[in-house]
Amino acid sequence: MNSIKISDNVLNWYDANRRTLPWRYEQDQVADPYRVWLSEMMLQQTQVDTVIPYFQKFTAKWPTVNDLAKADLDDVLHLWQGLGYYARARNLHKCAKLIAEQFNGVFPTSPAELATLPGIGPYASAAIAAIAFNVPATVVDGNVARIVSRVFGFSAPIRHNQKHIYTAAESLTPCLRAGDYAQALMDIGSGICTPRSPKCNLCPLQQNCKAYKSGAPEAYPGRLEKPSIPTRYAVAFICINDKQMLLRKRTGQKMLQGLWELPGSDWYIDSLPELPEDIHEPYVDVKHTFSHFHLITRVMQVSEVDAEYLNGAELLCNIHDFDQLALSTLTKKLLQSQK
DNA sequence: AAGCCGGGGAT
DNA sequence: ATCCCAGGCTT
Repeated sequence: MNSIKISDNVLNWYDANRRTLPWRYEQDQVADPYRVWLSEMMLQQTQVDTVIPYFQKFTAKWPTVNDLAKADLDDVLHLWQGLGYYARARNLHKCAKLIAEQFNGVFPTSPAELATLPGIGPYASAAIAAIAFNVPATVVDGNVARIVSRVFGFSAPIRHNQKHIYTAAESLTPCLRAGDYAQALMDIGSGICTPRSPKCNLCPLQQNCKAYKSGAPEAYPGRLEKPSIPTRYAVAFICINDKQMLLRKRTGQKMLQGLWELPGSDWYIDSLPELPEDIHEPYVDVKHTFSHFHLITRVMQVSEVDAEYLNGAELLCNIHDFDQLALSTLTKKLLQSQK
C-alpha cells in the first residue's frame, strides 16, 4: 500500500514536471528502441545536457540502427569525440552490427536478452526494456540508488549495498508506466535528490523518506573514502612540415583506443621522461585529469621526431583537416596550448 | 569485490 | 580542488 502510493507520487510529479528530451516519448507515442538504446549508451556516467548535442549529431547521421551498423568505427569515434569512455563507442558499433546482422534490425524486448549485448549491463538492460517497451523492470542507476538509500535510510555506501538497494527499488516499481516511472526517478535524482544539498521541499517522496526525517538527508548513502590519484608525466611533440602535422593512431592501448594523438613518450609515473640531448626547444606543460590519474604533458614544437616516439602508425595530417579525425580532449588541449 | 575507463558540471 | 554522474567490462 505504501509502495503504491510512492510510485503514484512519482508519476504525478513526472506528469507535472516532465522535461522534454530528444529521446523521450509521450505516453501516447510509440518509442523508437534505437533512440532509447542510443541515449542510454551515451548517458552512462554522463549528464543529460552533455549528451543532447551528441545524440542530435548521431541520429542525424545515422537515423536507424541499420545505418549505424554500416558506419565505419572511425566515423563513430569521430562523432563520439569529447564524450569520453570510448569503449562505449566501440561497444555501440559492435552492438549495432549485432542487431542488424543477427536480430534483423530489431531490438529484443526482455532485460535478459538485452543484457547479452555488448555495452548493455544490468542498468541499461532494465532501462531500455522499461522505457522502450514498458516492461516493468527495476531500473537502478546512481540516482535511483541514492534515492532508495535515502527513502529507506540505508547508510552503507552504494557499492557495498547493491543487493539491498535493488530489492528495495524492486518493491517500489509499478506495473504500469514503467518507462515514465524510471525516467521520473532519474529526473528526481539529478534535480532534487542531489548528492549535496537535496531540495527536499520539492520532493514527491519527502513524506516517505527516512533520510529526510533524520534531518541530514545528505548523509545518506555513506561515501567511500576516495583514494587520491597519482600524477603521470609525458612528452609530446608538435611536428609541422609544410602545413602537415605528424599524428599517430592509438592501437592496443585500453585508453582512448582508436583515437589520434601527437607522437610522444609513454605516460610515466613520478617524473618526466628523459629527452634526447639534442632537444632544447621551448615547451609548455599541460595538465589534464583522467578518471584515475593526472597527466602533465610537456609539449614542444620540433622539426623532426625520433622514431622511438612514433610507435609505428603515423599520419601526416593537413593542419586544416583535424576536424575529420577523432581526437581526445587531451590531444585537443595539447594542440590548443600552442596557439 | 575491486580496478579500469573520460570528461564535464556543480560546489 | 573535490565530488558526482542515466555503468560496463575485466581481473
